[in-house]
Amino acid sequence: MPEGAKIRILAIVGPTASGKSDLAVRLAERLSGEVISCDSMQIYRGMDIGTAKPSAAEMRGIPHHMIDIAEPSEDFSVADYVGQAEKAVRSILSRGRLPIFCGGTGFYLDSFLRGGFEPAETNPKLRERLWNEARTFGNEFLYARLLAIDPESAEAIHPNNVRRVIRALEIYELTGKTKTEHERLSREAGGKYDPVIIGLNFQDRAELYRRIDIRVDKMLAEGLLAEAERLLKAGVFERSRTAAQAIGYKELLGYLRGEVALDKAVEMLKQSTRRYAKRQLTWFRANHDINWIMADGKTGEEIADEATMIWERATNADKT
RNA sequence: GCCUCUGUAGCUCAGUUGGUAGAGCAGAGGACUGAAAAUCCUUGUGUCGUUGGUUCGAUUCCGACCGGAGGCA
Repeated sequence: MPEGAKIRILAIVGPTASGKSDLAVRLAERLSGEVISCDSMQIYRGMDIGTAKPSAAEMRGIPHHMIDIAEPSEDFSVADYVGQAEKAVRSILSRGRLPIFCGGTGFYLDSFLRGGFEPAETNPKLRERLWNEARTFGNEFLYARLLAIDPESAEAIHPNNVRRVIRALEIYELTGKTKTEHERLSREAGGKYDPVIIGLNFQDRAELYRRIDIRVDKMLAEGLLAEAERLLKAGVFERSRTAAQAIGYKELLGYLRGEVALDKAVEMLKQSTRRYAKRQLTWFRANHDINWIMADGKTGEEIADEATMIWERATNADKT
């Protein structure tokens, strides 16, 4: 029974501000689980308000993993995430509890579930060099090179998406394998988990956007500006490639430097968040294994009931 | 009260020497295998303020009216 050998886990996904964290804690209480954050920014220490990390009160005693595991000054990547999440899952299982992934970084979750990360490190110097080539000779120049060595992956990447083109070239230079070959090996390795994925969303997009506005205002009231200023002074935005991308800080930088009015900066921040939510939805909608719950007008308790039913239906189907 | 300017896509505006229109932004959709809260792609029909008139035909010309801005009293 090769299918039965896979390990059943639970995952909660959805756009930002859809209520994932609350649902995760409720389900952890009901199903005897522990939460594994699946968020590319909650990773970093000191970035608390802007990344909407659940507070101790909100965690209600449920252990949360993959939060505060890196300094904002260090770079962190999917590979780091997958490796460490693997350890977290093993320790949760060893305690006889259920791992519950919760977060909006679909790329991290999918990478974890896919498993089989073939070795192919990154090389900042190489990336820098390729960037310079793109800048001086144009995007098409780099793209032409990829087209020559790996036409299959080139076809799937737009020439203007220089970041992707560079990564594909980087894989080739570092491993001697094309990106296409590299991904084929990764796919063959296969994943060892059998997830039940629950997606949280709203029938009415405007409702999600209203929640985002409210949440941003709340972050500001809780001291987001001071947090951003602290990170700015600590030099995070110069030293890190990844943490500096977080929404909520970079939009306020203009204000902190006295370049734009506060209300303008806040408007930008809300807009960035809406666009982010939209991209998250695009990612998750492509995954047809997600069991969607439409949260419009429902209480946390009602949503948890619905989620519990989805979980039970899936696990009962297992036994027959 | 009079004079001038102005009213075109959610917003800011362009344009049509009369044959029912187009940019930027916003919005929407999509892609995504080691930077992913990032990166990239696609996508613009709207009573051209209302109403009469001239005309084969008006958003475009003329009149009136209704908004808005400014000036003179």
